[in-house]
Amino acid sequence: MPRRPALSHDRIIDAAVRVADRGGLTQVSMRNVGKELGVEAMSLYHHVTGKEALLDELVNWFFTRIELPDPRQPWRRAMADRAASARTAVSEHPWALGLIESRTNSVPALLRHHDTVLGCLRRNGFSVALAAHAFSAIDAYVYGFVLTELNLPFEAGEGVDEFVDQLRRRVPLDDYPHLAEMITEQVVNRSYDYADEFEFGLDLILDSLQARLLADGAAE
Amino acid sequence: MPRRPALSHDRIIDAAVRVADRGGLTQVSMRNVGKELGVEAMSLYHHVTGKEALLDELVNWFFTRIELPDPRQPWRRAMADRAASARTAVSEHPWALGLIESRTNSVPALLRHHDTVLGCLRRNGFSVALAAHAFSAIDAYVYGFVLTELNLPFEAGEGVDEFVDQLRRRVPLDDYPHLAEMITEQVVNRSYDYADEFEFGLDLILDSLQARLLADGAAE
DNA sequence: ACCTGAACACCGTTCAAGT
DNA sequence: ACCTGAACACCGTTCAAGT
Repeated sequence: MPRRPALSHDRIIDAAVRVADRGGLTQVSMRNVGKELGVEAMSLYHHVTGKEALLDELVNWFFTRIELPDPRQPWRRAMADRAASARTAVSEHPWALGLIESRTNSVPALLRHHDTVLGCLRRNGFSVALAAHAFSAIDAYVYGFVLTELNLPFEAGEGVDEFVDQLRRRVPLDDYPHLAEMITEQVVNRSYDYADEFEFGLDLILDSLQARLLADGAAE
Repeated sequence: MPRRPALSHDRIIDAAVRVADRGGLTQVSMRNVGKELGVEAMSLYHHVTGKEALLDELVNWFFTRIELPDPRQPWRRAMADRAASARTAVSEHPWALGLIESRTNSVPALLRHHDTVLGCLRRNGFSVALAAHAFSAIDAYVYGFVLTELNLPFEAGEGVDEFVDQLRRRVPLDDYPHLAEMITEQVVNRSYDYADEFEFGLDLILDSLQARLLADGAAE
């Protein structure tokens, strides 16, 4: 009678996700994942080819977290919802960004995703070419935004004040007049929230796409 | 009489860049950087605090590679040039993307950069708020585009054919009809080049920004 | 079939020792 | 001042051995 459930493919991936969520990508070692399951590292090799394969599966797991666009929604709403879902997925599992680099090969969940998004656009009057443009632009923006958001030297919310204090102590702000102007404006005007930037930038792209879509329709 | 120049801060960073360019971020170890300089790993600690500090300096080195926007250019041209420069910098040193995640603290070259960009926008009639929006959107797009470009499962140029062949062998393309449609269109129409997507998406953002800028001006 | 101990070739880092 | 050898606590992975 085993005290803990037997090892399995899925249990290993779940354990790896827990380790990554807790301590970041650097903590994901075969030894640590084994420890998470109360097992020696070597046991994992009976269920997983190796560490590279495990990381590939982590990427796939991550893409299953992003909601597929709802085919019944109008395209603009569907794209905005998908972007929001991708964004929350990355902020809950920021280690995914570090993995995505050069690891998109053989990620089934990603293919499923791409196909559904393209279908949504095509069904809404996008030409193949415009759908490709739209997909590329939206995807780049969403990933890039989360990447830059992760890099903000302060945490979301009220950390801005402490950040400004720290910065003032370390950096001669007089050397960066425009940065200083923006920071003081942000601090004075407490309504600023970097998270709002996400929708603003996305709307820039969606507005232009809408215009291109109408122009295409008029040209036919 | 030393056969090779003495170790120094800058020589260590240059060596680390060479190692990263050659073998990616995983190859950047204190031992390998030492080997690149014909020196034991332990010698590096006399010039660099440790590996984390070395990686911080690599990020800073990377940002010095991106051209600052030319203050004499109109804003749209300046932003497009900067975006192109950032893009080529990342494709020459793709390891930088993996580093940028949560390492933006204390990167002087990045502050210089941000300030110059903001200055360019402000001088061209952007309000502080619109300049912040513009900066955030463009930056996110540029990084995100290169990130997704790195993930393309084929190399730039003629690799598309081989990729389609490979994909056909591994994946049931019938399950992904819209993906199949796009791929066949791309292969039939040989003029497709993913690199063209970069400018198209950037123009989507810049077009909308221009419209917002005009609306702001009209409102005053 | 499933798990493990010992071993190998790697890491980053410290510290006492050499020149 | 600058470099190093040995040591420590980590990696991923193999392989023969245990149940």
